[in-house]
Amino acid sequence: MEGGEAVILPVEQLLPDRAPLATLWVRLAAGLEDAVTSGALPPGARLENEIALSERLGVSRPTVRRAIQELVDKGLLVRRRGIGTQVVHGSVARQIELTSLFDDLASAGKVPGTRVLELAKVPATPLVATQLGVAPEAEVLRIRRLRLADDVPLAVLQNYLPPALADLDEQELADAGLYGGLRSRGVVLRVARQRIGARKATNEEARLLDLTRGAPVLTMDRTAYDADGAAVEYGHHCYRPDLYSFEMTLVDR
Amino acid sequence: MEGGEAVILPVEQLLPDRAPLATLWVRLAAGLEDAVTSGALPPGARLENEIALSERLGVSRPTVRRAIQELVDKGLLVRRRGIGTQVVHGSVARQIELTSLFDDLASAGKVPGTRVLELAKVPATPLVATQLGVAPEAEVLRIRRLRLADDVPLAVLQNYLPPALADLDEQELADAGLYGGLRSRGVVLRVARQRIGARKATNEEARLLDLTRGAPVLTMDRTAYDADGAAVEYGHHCYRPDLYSFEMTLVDR
DNA sequence: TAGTGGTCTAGACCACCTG
DNA sequence: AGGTGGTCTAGACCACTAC
Repeated sequence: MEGGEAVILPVEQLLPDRAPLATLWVRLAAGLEDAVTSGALPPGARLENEIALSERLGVSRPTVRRAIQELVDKGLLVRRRGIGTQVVHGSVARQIELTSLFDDLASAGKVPGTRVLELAKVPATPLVATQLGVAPEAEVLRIRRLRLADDVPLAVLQNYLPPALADLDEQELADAGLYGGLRSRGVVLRVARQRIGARKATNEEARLLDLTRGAPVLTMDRTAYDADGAAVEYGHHCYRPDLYSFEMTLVDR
Repeated sequence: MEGGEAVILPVEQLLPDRAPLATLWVRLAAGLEDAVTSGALPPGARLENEIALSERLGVSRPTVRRAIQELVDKGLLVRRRGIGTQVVHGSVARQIELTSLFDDLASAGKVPGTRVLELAKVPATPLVATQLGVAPEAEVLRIRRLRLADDVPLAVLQNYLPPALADLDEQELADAGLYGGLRSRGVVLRVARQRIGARKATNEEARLLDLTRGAPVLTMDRTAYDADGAAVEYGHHCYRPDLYSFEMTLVDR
């Protein structure tokens, strides 16, 4: 392959002042990411070596390494001992945008929408009680929403909040969304476990999502925990598989 | 919550000699992970602070931090400034094992099996050519396998290899598996993009997986790249959703 | 005020790759 | 042999949390 000469970019491009409150390595990572996505560092281009870069930027080598590692984790850069650091070749960097169904819906002209179907306190089922770590039959808040994109139904979202957070009202939900409402209550999410699967749509889901009875749906179950390890939210979501899929980049370390 | 006194574990437990070739931080991370999963560090337990730990172990603080970070990323530990580092509370650490359908199949008494359905050179379809970055109609190797667990059909795996790797034979595939065969050819995987979705089973898939016609299947598409950014493999896999799901832990940074 | 993790520095030595 | 990233050290200062 061959990267040829290393590409030298100006310091002010690599360390943008955009977010002066961010840490050094975050700023550097942002500068590098922009350089890659803008094409200033085209696919296959070689970066300066870490030591030269750290001297030119006036930061230490571990700081440079941390920024580069961030982009390696995102799949934009590749590092090889004895070789150097390169922008990932060819299609990968571009493909991320092309095939991004997820982002398509959030941006790209699609108008996201939400319809609240239910917001009620109900006794916890055994599954919900287990997931939230509360007593069986404890009063939890059940939220059911229909998510739309361009007025096309995309997903049925069913969430449960533990008793301590069960006072969320519809106004807050509409204004800030579920996670926004939690955040304004001082809840800080730290860890989540999720599982992605598939099954037949229930009759109600088929009706809401405009599918035929028994059509496949993509499901995602998630339990989120705050800094204390207390369960904050359990959700069972169900997506129209022709309009939604989960994408991710895996990086070898 | 409250973590109380920090739990002090012996140095030899935290830095096991098991893998003396591994790096320091990997060994420490392994020692800590064992302490958590074995219960020596029960849920909610507080670790020694980083400086005390580094002095007692005779390693530097960044090394301790890197090991701890690894476990934070795995969702086993939680760090908070001014507070300390704790084992994730309650159900999380345990739940990871309980709900691990993925690991259940690889271990836990299940006997994994594979049946090669096809191993043939075929002209690349437009999709495959795009994914592998080869010319349309180029000769690629198509591999179709049925994956079994305890003789129950679990998934249909369909993989494509580019012309340069199309000489993989059935013996190698049986002995080392697909990724093993690639590795023995000197291929090092670095990055992969994957997408998880759902759809109806084709009639053939339904027959192979012992499903009714049109039943839902869980699908995973993956394109893997080597260090040069060249596509090494494209796969379209399709799983029985009642026997398989994808699990992951998300960590806030 | 005391203690914690979060960030950053300035260097050292090593393992690996290319010529 | 020379250059690259990979690992590790020994320290500094800061921001946040508890008391």
